[in-house]
Amino acid sequence: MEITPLKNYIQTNVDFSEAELDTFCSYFTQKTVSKKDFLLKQGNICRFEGFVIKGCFRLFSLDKEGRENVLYFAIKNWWVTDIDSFTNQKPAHLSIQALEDSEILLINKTNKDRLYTELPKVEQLFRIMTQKTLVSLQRRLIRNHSDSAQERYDHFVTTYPEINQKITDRQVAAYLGITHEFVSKIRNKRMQKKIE
Amino acid sequence: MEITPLKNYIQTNVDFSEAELDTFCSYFTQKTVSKKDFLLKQGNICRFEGFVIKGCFRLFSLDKEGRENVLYFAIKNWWVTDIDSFTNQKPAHLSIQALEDSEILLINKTNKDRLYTELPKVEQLFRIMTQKTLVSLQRRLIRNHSDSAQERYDHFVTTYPEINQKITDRQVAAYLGITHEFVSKIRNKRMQKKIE
DNA sequence: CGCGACGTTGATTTGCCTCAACGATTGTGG
DNA sequence: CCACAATCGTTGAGGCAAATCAACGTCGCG
Repeated sequence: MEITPLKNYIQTNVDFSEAELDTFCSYFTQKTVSKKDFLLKQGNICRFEGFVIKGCFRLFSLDKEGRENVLYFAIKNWWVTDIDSFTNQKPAHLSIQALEDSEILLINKTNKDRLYTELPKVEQLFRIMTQKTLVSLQRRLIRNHSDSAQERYDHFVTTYPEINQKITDRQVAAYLGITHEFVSKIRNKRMQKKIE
Repeated sequence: MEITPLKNYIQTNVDFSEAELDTFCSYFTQKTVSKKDFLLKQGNICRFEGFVIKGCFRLFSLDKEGRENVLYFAIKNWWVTDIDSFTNQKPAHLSIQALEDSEILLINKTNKDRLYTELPKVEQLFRIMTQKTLVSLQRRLIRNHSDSAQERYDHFVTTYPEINQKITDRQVAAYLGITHEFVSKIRNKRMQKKIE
């Protein structure tokens, strides 16, 4: 099992001993997910929290018009779960799908609860992680209000070049909350500017 | 000092003994804030985390065109801080201003760090709080993509009637990311529908 | 009282969407 | 391995939701 990326990730956030790292990782299992396969479907109960090793996932939800709104993409070193569904074991708002053949480490609810009691520092780890996620989501929300579609697209491709190269323009559009046709028009304007 | 609301709030989230509750609350100080006063200004370092007892606050940031984007409003039982600025003691993206004469309980960084070490359960409390906030922010982001201005306005006034009655339409507009003129037009359409 | 902030309304503009058609690329079953 | 289907990105014409700009009466407050 490929636990090195997970260990490295933890060490960037909190101070764990080698033994603690091992305990932490021992509760995870590795899973291979093929392109287009779903880890979770809207309405089902989310039984896992996942740490991506390889590949790419999208987390999205369907609105009443049947449109797919992407909450975020997850590549290596990102976590995927429907937090609300996972922590309260109730139907998920989100779907999670692989956009490439992927590898992921999973932990289930029982084992995560065990981790919380066995290693109190795990509380701190997830508090810090969640805080960081919250801050970036707050900034994204504000950007959605203050920036144009053009600016939001530019921000995305410069902030997440690695993600951008893995996904289609349609997916970027679903993330930015604009149409894929408009993304195409934005890209053309960008090309022109770069030539000028 | 009015600590009962804070104690009640904590008990809805985690299981604290009476002694733990007292320890927790002992690190807070009460402050009176007059209408229009700022608890924090964008660019300054946020020295506190606050629990609102009475009144109303807005958390907002200025964009490059000088427009005020409201992240959220806080009335009694809500928390206010610029998490990133507070935890990392760096300049704030947000400003926090009282919209009414208000009462608030504050804790500074030193004392919050003490709390984390003295009462390990505090980690859990703030992890859970942050998770809940994150979930609601995720939903709000998705709604901003899938719902019209009309629908977002309706959602706001039905979800937060208590907040709505305390603030002006201009503030609601800044929260929803639309103009105050358009809010006015939306309200008229609503009135017509209710008469029909 | 007078001033500033507020809500309202209308005319006009615009950023982005919708719908439709097209070729290019990718994926797939026979 | 190829034929065909599906999905993709592109482009254009037209439309609409919401923004902009401007003017107005009202209200609370200093």
